[in-house]
Amino acid sequence: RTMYAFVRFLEDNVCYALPVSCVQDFSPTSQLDFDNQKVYTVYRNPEEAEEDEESPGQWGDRLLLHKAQILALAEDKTDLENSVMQKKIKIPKLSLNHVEEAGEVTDYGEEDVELRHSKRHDGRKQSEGTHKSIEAVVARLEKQNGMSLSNTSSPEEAFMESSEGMNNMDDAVVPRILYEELLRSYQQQQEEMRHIQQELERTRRQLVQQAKKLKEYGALVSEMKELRDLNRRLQDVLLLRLGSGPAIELEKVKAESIEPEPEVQKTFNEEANTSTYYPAPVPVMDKYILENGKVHLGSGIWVDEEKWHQLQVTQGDSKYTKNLAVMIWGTDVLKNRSVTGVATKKKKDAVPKPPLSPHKLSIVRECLYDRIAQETVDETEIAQRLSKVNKYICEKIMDINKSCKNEERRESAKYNLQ
DNA sequence: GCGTTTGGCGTCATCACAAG
DNA sequence: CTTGTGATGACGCCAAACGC
Repeated sequence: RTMYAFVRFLEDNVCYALPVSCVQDFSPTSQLDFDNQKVYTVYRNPEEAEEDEESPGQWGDRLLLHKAQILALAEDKTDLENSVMQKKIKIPKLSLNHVEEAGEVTDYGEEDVELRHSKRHDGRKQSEGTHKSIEAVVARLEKQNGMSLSNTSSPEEAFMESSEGMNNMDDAVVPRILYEELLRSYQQQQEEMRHIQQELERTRRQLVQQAKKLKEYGALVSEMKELRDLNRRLQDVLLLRLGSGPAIELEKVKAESIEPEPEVQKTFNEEANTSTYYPAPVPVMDKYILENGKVHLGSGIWVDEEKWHQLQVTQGDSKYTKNLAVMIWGTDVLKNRSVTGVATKKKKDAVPKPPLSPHKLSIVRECLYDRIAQETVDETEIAQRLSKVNKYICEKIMDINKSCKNEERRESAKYNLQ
């Protein structure tokens, strides 16, 4: 079997595979049996070697012999070329002695040398220093790509043109396979980039969604806090009204109060069932703070003390609620509001009137609760009477509007008379 | 069932006015 | 001038209708 050697001719840097028989004084026993730092004497064409063998007299003809370096050995020529194409083989530094012997003046030294390849013999740069070379190639490719784009021709065409020209050394050293491989990876990376951008867009949208949810959550939290606060105050009122056992009891209930709603229920029942006496109801005034002739109803709502006292003696839930509403909001505000802000569907041009503050409404409810609770302990009755608060206020608003309309009517009638 | 609106009725306060 | 009476308006309350 013939073995093949991948050789590099020193004179022109051209590389290709040749039968080992072309190498003078060389009969390797294995694929590793060669000195990659040695300069061999090689026939450039196999035919030359054959011819030489046939006519030994011509042996030593310097014209046919060339100095070359052996880079690899293999049993099959195709294998050898393929493996050289796929792998990257370092061009070993030639030993100084051999070079001197060969009389070859060279400056290869430490540097990796880019091989020049014939079209027939594509090769690869050696593995060491590949990065640097690849970078250079990529830079050139990009340059070519840019050129080709501007010329509205494909990169491949640009490559062909420049490689056919062959005048430019730089162009000549870009192997087509390498170019295509790089092009492929470039396209692949572009694809990946698109994927990443899509992913980014998706993530961005998700982020926006999350932000919205967070906002809603924040609103819910604040509403919950408000409800909790109201509940707490309700608890306080209940405890005061039910007449508080020891203060410790009250504190304990407060401390345990995580879910205020059931807590109230529990406290109420406990007190109602276990108390052997019903303490005198705490006067309403004890709860409401007096200051500068004003009464604090809670949450920063103050009403005139005199009016408050008058309110306390009014008869009936309806009047009480309506008067209190007027004290808190005033008729001017009330006439332009609705209780909940829901527009009527009776009219076509239903313009929803702004709602009354739920907070103030709850204050009204609380005041009425205090009042009712002095009359009865029946929970269902209290609940029933309290449920009418909105209705009363709505009525009040309507009554105010009625009187306003009447006034206008009278005014217009007066003008008509005049 | 609830909120809103319309409309009606009753009550109360106020006013005008006649009668004493 | 005082008093009784009717008219009037403001207000409170209620019912019904409507849409959700």
